[in-house]
Amino acid sequence: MPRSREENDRIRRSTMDNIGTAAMECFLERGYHATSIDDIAKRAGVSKGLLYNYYQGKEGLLAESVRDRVDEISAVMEAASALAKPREQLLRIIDGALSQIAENPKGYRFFLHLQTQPEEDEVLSKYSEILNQEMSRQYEFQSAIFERMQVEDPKLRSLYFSSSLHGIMLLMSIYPDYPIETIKEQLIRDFC
Amino acid sequence: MPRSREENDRIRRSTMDNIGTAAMECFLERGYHATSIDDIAKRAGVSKGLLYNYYQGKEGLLAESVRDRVDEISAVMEAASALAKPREQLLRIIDGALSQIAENPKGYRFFLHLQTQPEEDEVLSKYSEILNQEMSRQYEFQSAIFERMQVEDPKLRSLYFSSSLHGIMLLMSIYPDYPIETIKEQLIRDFC
DNA sequence: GTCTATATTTGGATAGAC
DNA sequence: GTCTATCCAAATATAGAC
Repeated sequence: MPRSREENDRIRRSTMDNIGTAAMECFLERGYHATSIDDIAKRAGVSKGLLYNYYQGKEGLLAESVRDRVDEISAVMEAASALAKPREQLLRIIDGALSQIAENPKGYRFFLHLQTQPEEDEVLSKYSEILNQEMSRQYEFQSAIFERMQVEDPKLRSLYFSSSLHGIMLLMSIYPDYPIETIKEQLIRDFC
Repeated sequence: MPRSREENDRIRRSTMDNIGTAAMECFLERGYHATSIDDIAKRAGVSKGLLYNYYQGKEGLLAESVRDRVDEISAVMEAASALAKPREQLLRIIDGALSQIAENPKGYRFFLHLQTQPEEDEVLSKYSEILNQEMSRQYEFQSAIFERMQVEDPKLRSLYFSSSLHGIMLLMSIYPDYPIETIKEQLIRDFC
C-alpha cells in the first residue's frame, strides 16, 4: 500500500527542515564560504543529491536563513507596535534586540558578517542589501517613536539610538563576557 | 652591464607594493573569498607566477593588509597619547576614528567583515582574533582616559563609549549619507 | 524519496623557460 | 625578475539506479 499524500508531505517538510537547520548550524560554525554542500548533507544525515532535490544549492539555503532573520527582526517591531506608550515601545525594542543576541551571539555575528559583504560581490550582495533595508525600516519605526516622545530632532535621535544599540550588539557578539545588564541600564537611562 | 643591487631592490619593492595595493583594491571591491589570485595579478599587471614570488599566496596578502589596519588603529592611539588633557585625548580618538571611516568607508566595512568571521574558520579566524585584540587594546586605553577624567566607573564608561563609537562607525560604513558631523557633536556632548 | 557515481568547473599553486 | 604552461585539489551540480 502506497503512502498517503499527507504522510508524504509530512516527510518532505521534515526532511527540508532538517536540511535547513543543519545548514544554519554549519554557517554559524564555519561561515558561508567555508562550509561545503557536503558538510551540510553530512550533518543533516542525507546525501548531496537529496539536498539539491529540496534547495537550489547553498545559496538557496542562505536565502532561507536570511528570510528567517528578517522575520525575527520584524517580530520585535510588531511586538513593540502593540504597546501603547512610546517609552514602553522603546524598552521593548531594546529588550528584544539584546535578548536575541544574548541568546544567540553567533547568529547575530553571522548576519552582521553577511551585512558587511562588499557591495560589488555578485552573488552575496543581495542579501546584505536585504539586511541593510531591514535596518533602515527599524530606524524609521524608531523615528516615529521618538516623535511621539516629543524629542527635539526625532530622526537624528533615532539614528543616534540605532548607532548605540547596534554598537552594543556588535560588541556583545564579539566579547563573551560583555556586561550586558549594566550597559542596558545605561542605554535605557540615556534614551527612555 | 648588470643592474646594480640598489636598482634591483627598488624594483622589487615597487613590484611588491604594486601587487599589495592591487590586492587591497580587489578585496575592498569584491571581498576576500570572491577575489581570485588571477584577479589580483591582472589588476597589478603581472603574472600569477610572479605574485607567488613575492607573497605566500592570497592569505599572505591578507595578512599584510591586516597589519596595515592594526597600524592605522595604533596610530590614532599614539597621537592621542601625545596630548596632555584626557578630554583632548578622547576628542582625538573620536576624530581619528571617524575621519578614517569618512575617508574610506569600504575599508572599515571590509575589516569589520573580517572581524565578524566565525571563530571556527580554520584559516581566517586568526585575523579576526588580531582585530578583536586591537579593539580590546583600544578599550583599555580609553579606560585609562576615563579614569583620569574621574568618572564613576571608568571601565564601564569606556565600554559604553566603545559601543557607541563602533556603532556609529558601523552605520557610517553602511549608509553613505550618514550625517556624521551632527552625530559626532552628540557623541562629544555625551562623553567629553 | 533517497542514494551512489560521475561530470564539470574553478582557482590555488608549482616548474621551468626566457 | 618575469612569464607561460601545467598540475592538482576541492567542491558544485547532475544523471540514473534503487
